[in-house]
Amino acid sequence: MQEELTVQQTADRTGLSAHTIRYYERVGLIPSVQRASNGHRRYSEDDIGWIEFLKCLRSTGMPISEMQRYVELQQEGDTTLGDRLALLESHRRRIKSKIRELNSFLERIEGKIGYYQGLKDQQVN
Amino acid sequence: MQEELTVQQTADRTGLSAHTIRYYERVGLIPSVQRASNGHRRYSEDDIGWIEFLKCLRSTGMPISEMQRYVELQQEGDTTLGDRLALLESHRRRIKSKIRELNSFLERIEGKIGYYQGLKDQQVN
DNA sequence: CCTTGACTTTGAGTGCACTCCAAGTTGTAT
DNA sequence: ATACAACTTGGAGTGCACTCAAAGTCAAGG
Repeated sequence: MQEELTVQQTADRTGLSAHTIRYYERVGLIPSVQRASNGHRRYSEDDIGWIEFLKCLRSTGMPISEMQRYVELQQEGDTTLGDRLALLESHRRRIKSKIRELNSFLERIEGKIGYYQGLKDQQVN
Repeated sequence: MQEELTVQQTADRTGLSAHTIRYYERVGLIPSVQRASNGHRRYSEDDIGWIEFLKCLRSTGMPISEMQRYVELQQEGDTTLGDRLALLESHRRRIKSKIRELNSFLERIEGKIGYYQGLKDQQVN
């Protein structure tokens, strides 16, 4: 049983590219990655979980700068719990509002689709 | 009653910036904008509707290049109806899949929020 | 008459988030 | 032994979608 993954294996697991994972580490989003004796990165299951969480924040539109802020807070310890909570809650609001926007725009696009289908049916008949 | 709007009024109405509206025109997304005698752009209600549709496509993640393709098809006339329909339907699938992704990531973030709230309550008591 | 402000153009600049490059090292396979 | 693949680094390059700058035109108001 293999305990730790290389950067490429981690990329395959998380769906991020190895480039992106290294980039995230460089900008401080993935602190304390272990190294093998040859200097290669080794990712634990905890790291994978964290990277998946990063992916989740990023895919929901959080800018890198805010993710960096989150990590900073995390490193400052338990006193920043409230701040982190606030940050996540504000992000949650953004996501919900984006979902509402998507749904409403989706409706409009479906309206257009319906309109086009009507035209196409006329054309055929 | 004013029939036609300036670029700035159009910006205010649509929520895009005047810069962006001119940019969209430059790259071919808004063909045939009328001009006043002094050369200034004048937008009709139809234009506004079209710009709002562009905004809707863009806000739902369609790349500019694909919007350009859509406009090209539109200008080729009724024979491209099927192509336009296909394009919109494929975009609809993307939106739906994005909404699903957002919802699932939202759940994960809400899980984290709940976890943090638990920790915070412990801290207080 | 002259200033002000909104408009015009082309081309350049910006910010973000990657993404790639070059040069070097290491471990495994033939 | 030697080739190969996967890794390392810092810095440079890319693509996208704006966003702004500079220089000019024009109409209205004081």
